[in-house]
Amino acid sequence: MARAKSSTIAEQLNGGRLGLTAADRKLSAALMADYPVAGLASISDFARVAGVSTPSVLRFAKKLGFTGFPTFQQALRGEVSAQLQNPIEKPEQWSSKAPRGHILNTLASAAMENLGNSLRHIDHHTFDDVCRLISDRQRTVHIVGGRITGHLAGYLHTHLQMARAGVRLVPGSVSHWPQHLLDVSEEDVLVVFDVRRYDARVQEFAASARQRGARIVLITDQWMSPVSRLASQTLALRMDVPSGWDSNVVTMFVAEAIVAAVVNENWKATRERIREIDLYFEGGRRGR
Amino acid sequence: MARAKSSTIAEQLNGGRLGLTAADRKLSAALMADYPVAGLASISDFARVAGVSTPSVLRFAKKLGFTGFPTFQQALRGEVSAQLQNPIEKPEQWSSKAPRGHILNTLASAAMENLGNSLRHIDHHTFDDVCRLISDRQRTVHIVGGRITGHLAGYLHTHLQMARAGVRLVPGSVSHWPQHLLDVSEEDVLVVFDVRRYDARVQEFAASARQRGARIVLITDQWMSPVSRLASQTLALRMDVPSGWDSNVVTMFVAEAIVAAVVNENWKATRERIREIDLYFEGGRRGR
DNA sequence: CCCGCTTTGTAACGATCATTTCAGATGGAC
DNA sequence: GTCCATCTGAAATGATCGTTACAAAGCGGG
Repeated sequence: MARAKSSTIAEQLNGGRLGLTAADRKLSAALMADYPVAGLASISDFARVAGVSTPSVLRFAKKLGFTGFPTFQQALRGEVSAQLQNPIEKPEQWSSKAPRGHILNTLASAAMENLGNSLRHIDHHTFDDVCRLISDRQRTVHIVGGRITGHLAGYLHTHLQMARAGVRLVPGSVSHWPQHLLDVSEEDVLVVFDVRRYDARVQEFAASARQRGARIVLITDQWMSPVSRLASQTLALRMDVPSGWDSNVVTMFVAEAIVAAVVNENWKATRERIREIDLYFEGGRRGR
Repeated sequence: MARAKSSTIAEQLNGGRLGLTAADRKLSAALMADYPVAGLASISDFARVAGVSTPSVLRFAKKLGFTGFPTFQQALRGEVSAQLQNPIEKPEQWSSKAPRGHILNTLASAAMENLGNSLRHIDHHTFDDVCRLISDRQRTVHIVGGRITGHLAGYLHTHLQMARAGVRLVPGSVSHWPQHLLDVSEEDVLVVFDVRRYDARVQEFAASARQRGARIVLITDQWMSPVSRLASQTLALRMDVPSGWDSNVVTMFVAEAIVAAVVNENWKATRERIREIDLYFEGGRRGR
């Protein structure tokens, strides 16, 4: 019976040297999701969490080279014990599963680089100004995006709505834009997402809003949408990735950061607002 | 479920506020000698290691405020889990303009940590399987998400459409779902985004699709949507941030990675497709 | 489309575990 | 030295767990 070659079960699983079946992978994922504690519960609990049957867990343990589930657990306990003695060496020994050169790794390092570069180039005063503008309850906030960035606009909209009233998403279909424009009044804020392949329609909309007296906040890429000429604040992000398209990971990050900042600004009110929203969402509550 | 007064069992024991008997002290010592792993074995093992009888262990657990030994173990597991999550304090000195402690930096290190942790836990075989499924031109790909993740679903949809035909976004309004369900046929793929505050409707939709013979690919968080039981592939991501909400930066990353992988699979065809799409987008071309 | 293989879950079993009961042990007070 | 209160462990219990056997389901190759 194969005694474990790797020192930890995690390594063995990550190594991919064992032919893992679908059930095995579910178990592996569940175990990794809360490693190694997930495997320290009873076999039936572990099976339930992973969504497989108990025998599958047993086969899993045997495939890893153990004689039974208790033996498997014993090994896990040993790992916990070892890990807790010297918590310092942890980051090193666990490295990404995907082999070097795997697309996940390539893109991940690109994403990290983008995030770092973007932060380096964003003036945090500008960022704070943006957040202050958006936090201002006196102003209605309008959000607009293009074909791709429209989804980010929607994401920002959904979250901002939880933080404050008076947030409006400019709909995706251009035909509704004229009516929407009428709602834009002086002192309002228009958040524009516009990245490469800059959308002429978005630009026109921004120009019109500007004429009606709205302040424009622009979130764009390093090549700068022409909307920047209209904007009172511009956040230029890096979104280079080796994949044919630009990456909006950083855009998403900034959207979330804005939300977090706005929420921070007035946490009490937001909390109350969320509570109320929750009341209307009676269904579909779950999760620990 | 009786909850401990102190945050950890160790604190309670060291506090000395409980009248410990001789057997209790033996147990306490044994537990501390290999904390908390010693307490994770079976009650009889623990008793043997401490040199006491099993009932003494039980009384010990009850004295600590638990209803029984399993409850006690559960608490210990919780502590291990918490302890193993924290001690990663790795964000290097990447010089950002924003001052240390600025929300941008706080969130950025959280985002990087999430990305790292997610990569560490994703089985890249699973990821490859997902991409292979989605690349399969024989299968129609359906994408669905909840209130928040719907935007991610939309983002993925828009991009996948550029890569291949037969990609359908399940609309946001639940009332249209029944009709859409009819379009789901055997051998199709349903990509489900479902993160905490798991959406019961999404779950129902996935169940119905499953019954119609579709393969389910789930993108969820580390706490695992219940949809995972229906899914043939599950990608569990980390999305913890210190901001009241979970972060979908990593979700966005994975969506983009999937697109990149699918495009890679058949770059020629995709390129041709994009060229054609561009022909229909005569307006709004600009950029570098 | 049918066949074989592999994978998976259901159901039964035996084993271990967690718990209770109760009798013996311990230790201090008088 | 005796008594009582408390603590402790042996033994018995019911419950749960881990394991096995087997049948159904899924998946590829002919």
